[in-house]
Amino acid sequence: MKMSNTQQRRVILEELRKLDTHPTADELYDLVRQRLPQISLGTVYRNLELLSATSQILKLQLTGTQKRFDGNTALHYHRRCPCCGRVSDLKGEEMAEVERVLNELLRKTGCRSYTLELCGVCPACRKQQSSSRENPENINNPKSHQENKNDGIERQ
Amino acid sequence: MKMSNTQQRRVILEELRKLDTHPTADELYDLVRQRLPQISLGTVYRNLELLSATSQILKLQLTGTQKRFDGNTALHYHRRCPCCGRVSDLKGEEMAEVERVLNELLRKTGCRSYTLELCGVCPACRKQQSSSRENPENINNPKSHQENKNDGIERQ
DNA sequence: CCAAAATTGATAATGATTATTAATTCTAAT
DNA sequence: ATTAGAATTAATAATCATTATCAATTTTGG
Ligand SMILES: [Mn+2]
Ligand SMILES: [Mn+2]
Ligand SMILES: [Zn+2]
Ligand SMILES: [Zn+2]
Repeated sequence: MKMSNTQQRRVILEELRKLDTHPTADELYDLVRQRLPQISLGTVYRNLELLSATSQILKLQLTGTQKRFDGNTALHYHRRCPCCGRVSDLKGEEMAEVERVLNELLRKTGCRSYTLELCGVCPACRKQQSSSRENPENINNPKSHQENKNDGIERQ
Repeated sequence: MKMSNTQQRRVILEELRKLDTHPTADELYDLVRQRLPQISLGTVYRNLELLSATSQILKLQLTGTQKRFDGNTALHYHRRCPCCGRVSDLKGEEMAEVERVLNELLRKTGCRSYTLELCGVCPACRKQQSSSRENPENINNPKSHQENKNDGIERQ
């Protein structure tokens, strides 16, 4: 069961690593197809599974129906934007804050690990929001911003 | 669109409220069928959807493939046990700790809300574990305890 | 009781993911 | 470079959870 180095696997990994958007398997399939037009969706799924099983990528089980994948294997956390639906990485000080606060929580509860998904306006939407003076309570009524990529996710 | 009071809906809600196990739709279906043998799975799904849309129950999107439902609508948090796979509520001091620590996190990150799933040994497994002196690092190798209800969930 | 509205059980359809398989590609050893 | 065996692929079928459809039944408010 030695992992061989196929063109398909290489391209899938390369394309995923170019992104910071946490694509679903079919989103990545569309990108990979631009370089390998005859690749099949099954191959993308199979390789994403293999790559995450060997810790070369992350498989994210965020809320919503589809799995998402991440070429960045460093420990980090994610925020889903209620405006555009995008999943973005927490950066710098925000990251450190999660670490600090959640480690404290693990210690006090005796738990081993956690899965955390924050919900907050992403940097891209923050800009627009401040200029367009929008109703801040349309959290459950997305589809407001231009490049709205929100899928039909219902949050708890 | 007034919600009528059907026997099916009443039984579904009653049975769900008896539990603290966060069943999936089909698990609840099996229970409800003991009282209403001719009910269909579609009816269970339809009512769970309606009941959660009207805030009479909670729909949980925990890791794993299936949705889970909760008759307890009070604000509270969940822990998945790496030994038995069960989802249990955090209680008392643990609850308060999550509140405190995560509110701090929201304030510092400017996020609106969060979805948190802790992973930690549940009270039931804790008892067994202390007596049976088991390898504490079989986190990714469940199927160790007797009443093992672990589904095939892969954690991040 | 009665008409309109809501719901049900049965079943089909959907969407995401996984399994199957014959054909192709990779690999490592000659 | 050749070659046998292992790994992988594209195509496709199958699976699993969930949602949609719809004629028949139940509930509701008058
Ligand atoms: Mn990421
Ligand atoms: Mn609960
Ligand atoms: Zn956004
Ligand atoms: Zn347990």
